[in-house]
Amino acid sequence: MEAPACEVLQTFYNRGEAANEMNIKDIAKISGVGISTVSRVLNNSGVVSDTTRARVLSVVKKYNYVPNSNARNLKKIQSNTIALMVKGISNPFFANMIKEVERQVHLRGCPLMIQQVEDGVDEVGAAMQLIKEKNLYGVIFMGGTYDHSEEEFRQLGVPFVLTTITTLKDVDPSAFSSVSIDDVQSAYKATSYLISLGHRHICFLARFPFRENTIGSRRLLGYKKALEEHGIEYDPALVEDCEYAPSFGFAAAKRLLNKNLGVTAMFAASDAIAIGAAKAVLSSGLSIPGDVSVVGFDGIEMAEYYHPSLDTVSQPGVEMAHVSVEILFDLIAGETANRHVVFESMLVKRGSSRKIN
Amino acid sequence: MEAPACEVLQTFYNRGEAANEMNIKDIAKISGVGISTVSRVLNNSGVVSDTTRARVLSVVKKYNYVPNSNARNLKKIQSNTIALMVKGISNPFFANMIKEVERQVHLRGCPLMIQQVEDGVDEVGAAMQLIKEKNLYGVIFMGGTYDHSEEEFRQLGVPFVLTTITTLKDVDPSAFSSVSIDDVQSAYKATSYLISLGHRHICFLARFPFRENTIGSRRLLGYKKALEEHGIEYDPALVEDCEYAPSFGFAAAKRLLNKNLGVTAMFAASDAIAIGAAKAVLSSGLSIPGDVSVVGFDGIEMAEYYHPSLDTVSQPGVEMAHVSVEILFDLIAGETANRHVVFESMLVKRGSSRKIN
DNA sequence: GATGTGTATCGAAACGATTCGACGAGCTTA
DNA sequence: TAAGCTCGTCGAATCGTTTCGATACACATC
Repeated sequence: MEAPACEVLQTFYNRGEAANEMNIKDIAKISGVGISTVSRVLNNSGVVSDTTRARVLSVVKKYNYVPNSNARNLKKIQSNTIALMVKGISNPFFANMIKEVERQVHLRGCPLMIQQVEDGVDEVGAAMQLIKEKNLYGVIFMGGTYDHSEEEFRQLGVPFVLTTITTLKDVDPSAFSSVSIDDVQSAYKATSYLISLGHRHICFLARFPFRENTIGSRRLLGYKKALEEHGIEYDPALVEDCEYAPSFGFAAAKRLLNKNLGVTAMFAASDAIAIGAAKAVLSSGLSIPGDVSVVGFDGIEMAEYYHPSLDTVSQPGVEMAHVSVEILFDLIAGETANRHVVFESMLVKRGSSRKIN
Repeated sequence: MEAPACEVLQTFYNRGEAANEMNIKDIAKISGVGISTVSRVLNNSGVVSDTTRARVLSVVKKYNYVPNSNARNLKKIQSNTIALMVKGISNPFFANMIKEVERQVHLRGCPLMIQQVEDGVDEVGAAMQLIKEKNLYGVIFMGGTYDHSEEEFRQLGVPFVLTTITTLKDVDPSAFSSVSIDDVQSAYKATSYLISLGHRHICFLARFPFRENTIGSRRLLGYKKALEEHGIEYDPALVEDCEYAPSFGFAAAKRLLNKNLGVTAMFAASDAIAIGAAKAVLSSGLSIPGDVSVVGFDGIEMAEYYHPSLDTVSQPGVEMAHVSVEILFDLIAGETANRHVVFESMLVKRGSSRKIN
């Protein structure tokens, strides 16, 4: 997939003029008012007579003046910037959520800073750095598993929300806000469904990093719980570790099929994995759902347009993103009670699973 | 897909302490040096004796001091922030590029601000606003069609790069840098391929907004050119307008199939469209490539794992993102020559097209 | 000893906003 | 008429940096 770069043009470039030449002082002088009056007009704070307000606004408009946010943030010791710390920007499920977060934050007039947290880096520490540096307004953490202590969160010093992040061990819920689904219950639901269709050899594909309490391990709990309740013995050989992307799902499913364990159903902890797994099944000459039933997780659009359309445990990603921003801005507005919103996941049946004998 | 929120907990929340209590003055005092010395140490500017440097750094580390970037940016009249203006964050092809942009920008120690530009808004104006407000370091524009004049670009006043944006009419290439592929040639390549396989009734699916010179219209040019060169008459009925998402591709392909025009091949201007179109074909009981050949555009992972794997015109998105950031930072570093890098697209044959009589 | 040349450091003056205490003009009220 | 109040406005101080001119010392040179 390497493609050579090809230089088509090499021409001279003249750096333009300074972007913003006007400052509040200039506006004040031109308007014939004091500096603080301009400030009050722009911030709708304090009293300003209507005529003065109109005069100032017309000058602001005429010169296309935009206040310098660095100066403002410096003085107020608080910027209006929101940061989004996210694991896996390119995962379609997150991409959709990010889109909504951006939309909602933007709607509230705040710029959004996005930082990707690679696996293994200390996301809260990274956020801490940004907060100190930029005097952020608030932070949304999205995706992953957090092992941070109550104290670490407390030290952030600005409002924050944990979205689709597995609940932390030993952290007082009053110390943070969160938006999530019940992963255990959701996986339980999907697995139970497959069992109800008569499946006994159901494999489970998810990511199991070294840490405890990850999304993968929580969904595994639900999977196990369903098996147990129906008297099916848990077989570790049916569980494959794989990252949340089609290529990994493909490889994992291939490995599973090669084990010849008589698998009749596959449950993947993400649609991306499910799509890869489905491909492995189909390209092995097996059919879905004829030979193998497949159920994914997330509810991304691509799963619906796969052929066959894939069953999935759908999360209301857009709503979750929306609520995350709402909670964050409530906290910023002074709300003191942390909230924990747990959304309901939905088992969407599209025909990639079928009843067997 | 509506899911009801469920409040699980409502508990008290205590806003933490101010995030950053230390400033450069404190560090100077504690270190027993002057303010400017601390500044010089932190910025590696000017001369500082090794012993002083070590002493200051130890204090900085001890108190976990992070300089306030608002103050720095204010003084320097330049922040180190890069902004990415992007159309369609959730398009998997862009999502992948965004990921790389973030990685590369972050690697260079700069925060990244992302702003989504909805269809129809003035992206350059929005960037202008941000630049004035934040004294940005540079801007990357990604995706879409820009109708802005040379003057408008010149006014931005900071380095910028246009990535995967259709070339502008009447704008001197020396006024901007760009990273792209040759859309006309790429579409020509795909269409020619289908023609070489014997197809005569090839439909084309893309987005054609009101504006001229969009990605869709440029790819249409390539499509037409191929038809013309092979003496096939262009039939507007074979061209469908549809947005870059599976659902729209699905609907468009359905419309086409219902026209009964004897279509044997579909060329979509994006893989997302192609996946939707393929679904329409398959769910109509037709086979791919048996009855209809399908070729997409972009080279997203999902297209490879579709069943059948979809042929596509692949763009080296990650490299393009990488080079965009490189060019941007070259410009920031003082490079005065604008560059226009045109990447080579690649026709990837995976078996969703076949030779016909 | 007067002068020149580095080297390491210092402090004051910005940068462009917000905000608080002050103030003048125009009222009412005693 | 003086005192008290309100309304609208003003300017100085401040936020935490960077940076430039000044300075202080050590040492070499004449």
